[in-house]
Amino acid sequence: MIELRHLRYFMAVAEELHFGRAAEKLHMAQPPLSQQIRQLENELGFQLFYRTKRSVALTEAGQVFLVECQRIFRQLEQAIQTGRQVSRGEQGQLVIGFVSSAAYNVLPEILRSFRLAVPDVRLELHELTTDQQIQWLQEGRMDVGLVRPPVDESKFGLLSVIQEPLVVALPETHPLAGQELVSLVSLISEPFVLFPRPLAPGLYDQIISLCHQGGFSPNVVQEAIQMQTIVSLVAAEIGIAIVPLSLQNLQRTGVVYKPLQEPTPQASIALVWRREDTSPTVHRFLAIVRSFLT
Amino acid sequence: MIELRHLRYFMAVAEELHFGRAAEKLHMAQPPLSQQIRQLENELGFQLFYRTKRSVALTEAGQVFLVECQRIFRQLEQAIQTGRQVSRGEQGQLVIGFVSSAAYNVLPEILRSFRLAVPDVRLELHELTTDQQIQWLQEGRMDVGLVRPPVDESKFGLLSVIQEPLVVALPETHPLAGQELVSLVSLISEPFVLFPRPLAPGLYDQIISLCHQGGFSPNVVQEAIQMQTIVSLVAAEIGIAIVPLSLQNLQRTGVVYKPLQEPTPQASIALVWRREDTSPTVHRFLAIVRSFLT
DNA sequence: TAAAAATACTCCATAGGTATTTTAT
DNA sequence: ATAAAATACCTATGGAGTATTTTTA
Repeated sequence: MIELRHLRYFMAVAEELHFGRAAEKLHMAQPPLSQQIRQLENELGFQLFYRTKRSVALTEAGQVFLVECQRIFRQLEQAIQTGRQVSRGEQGQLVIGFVSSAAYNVLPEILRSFRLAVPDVRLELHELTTDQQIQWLQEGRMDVGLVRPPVDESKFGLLSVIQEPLVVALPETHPLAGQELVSLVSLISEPFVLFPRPLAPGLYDQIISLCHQGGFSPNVVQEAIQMQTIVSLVAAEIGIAIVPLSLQNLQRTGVVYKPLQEPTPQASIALVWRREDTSPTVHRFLAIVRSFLT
Repeated sequence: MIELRHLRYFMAVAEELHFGRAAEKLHMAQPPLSQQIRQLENELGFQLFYRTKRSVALTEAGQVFLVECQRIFRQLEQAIQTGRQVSRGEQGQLVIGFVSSAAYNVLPEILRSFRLAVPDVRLELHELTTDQQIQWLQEGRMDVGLVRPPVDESKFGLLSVIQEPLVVALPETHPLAGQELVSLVSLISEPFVLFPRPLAPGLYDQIISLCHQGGFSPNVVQEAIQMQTIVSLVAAEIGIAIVPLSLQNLQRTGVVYKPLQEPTPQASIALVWRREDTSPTVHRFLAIVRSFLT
């Protein structure tokens, strides 16, 4: 059976063209080296060297075999190298999901520092709602996601990456747009733009309960799925909206954001992943996110 | 030190995902297999398997390493295969020289049967004079040649591949062109076209001595190096020529070939090669030529 | 005759076997 | 309770060493 040992010995002899010196270089005696080469030749079924007792030369077959051996060793070296990289989560690919609002705060920073630390991991990004992300995670179509909690923490790991107050988005022509702060009660009879509850039940319920705290149920005149759309609808004076603070980063002409006078619940975005996920890439990703949360 | 054994074992376990079955397939017991895999992991510096005592799964790194291992084994297999081919002279390249007249008889047949037997040898053909070929052989620029003997048989192997009588090439308007046979004496006062002696001293001397046998020295009015040119000069009625029989295969309008009445020396073409040449390709070539000479 | 590869043998390192334990299902 | 991997220990194959012979430049 051919072993790498045989190939190593062959390469040494091919390089030195001298069994004695090759043996020395291999830190072994000359006779076993001769034996191993002979054994290799038997296994291969062809001569590697033209040997007279006085001189050694590669056969034509030996020449081509030498080149192949060198390629094989380079390849093995490469395989070990990439194996190590993969084991450290420094190579591979990572499928990331995110809710639309995450694109305006945490996501860019996370991506930047991850790319910096681990440039050989290919990233695949998908803008998805929280429940879609949970679905994809379960199906294994996705590795990590940025969602609006809550999620089932028995199945999924959860790491809160941002908590922010809610603010009111108003058309700039709106009477309240001149004020520094907006009180909840002043919103009682306003038309609301909101997303359908299944998209982000947690955030939805926070907004609704905030309104109840002001003594009313919001009059939802229009629903929209993406945050950009909601803001556009506000600009179009369809209604007002209560949105997470970081939506301010979506500067749209015709829209102003005003803090609420009353203390608001914190809308949060969290990182989720499969609890049992063993992928070093995922762990690397989590480690990097954790490191810059501190 | 990593050996192919380790990789073989790893591939077996990766395939079965079960140490017991893998060991069985490898015709060995399970404990040493576990040991060897562990040893491999130590050498590599990363885990190949996620093992619980009850189940085995490849790590990500293991997955990529598996693919690399398979490539390495395919490549080794390939290396052995081509090595064998080369050793049998079934792969490589062969530089062949030939005198111009050889192109009209033996060369095509030789090439055809060689290509048929050994399609993976690339052929490089050079039309050269006998002495050029000897030069090229000595310099190692050429492997085998078809020459006009004699050559130094101490240095070069020689195998006569064709022997043919000499014939007279006449312009078809020539008074002798109507005869069935031409006698030597009728050529006494004819103008001759001939090649310079150094090109093929053997053949040259045969032609000259043939003329002497007819009682004259040829009146050489024009020299030419290539056989095609000589025949063209005959067609142009510059003179007549004595040429090997196989030149008949060079049918040129305006030229007729006539046998001589007297018995002629045999002009021969021989295969030459370096006596010490060890190349299996050359030996293969010689074997094939020999085989169809019988 | 001197340098280098091949032979003949000896030895021991380690691959592989056997028996057993551990552990997860 | 059971199946499967790990651990402990033992065995023996064959890789490597030493001494010597053979060969040819």
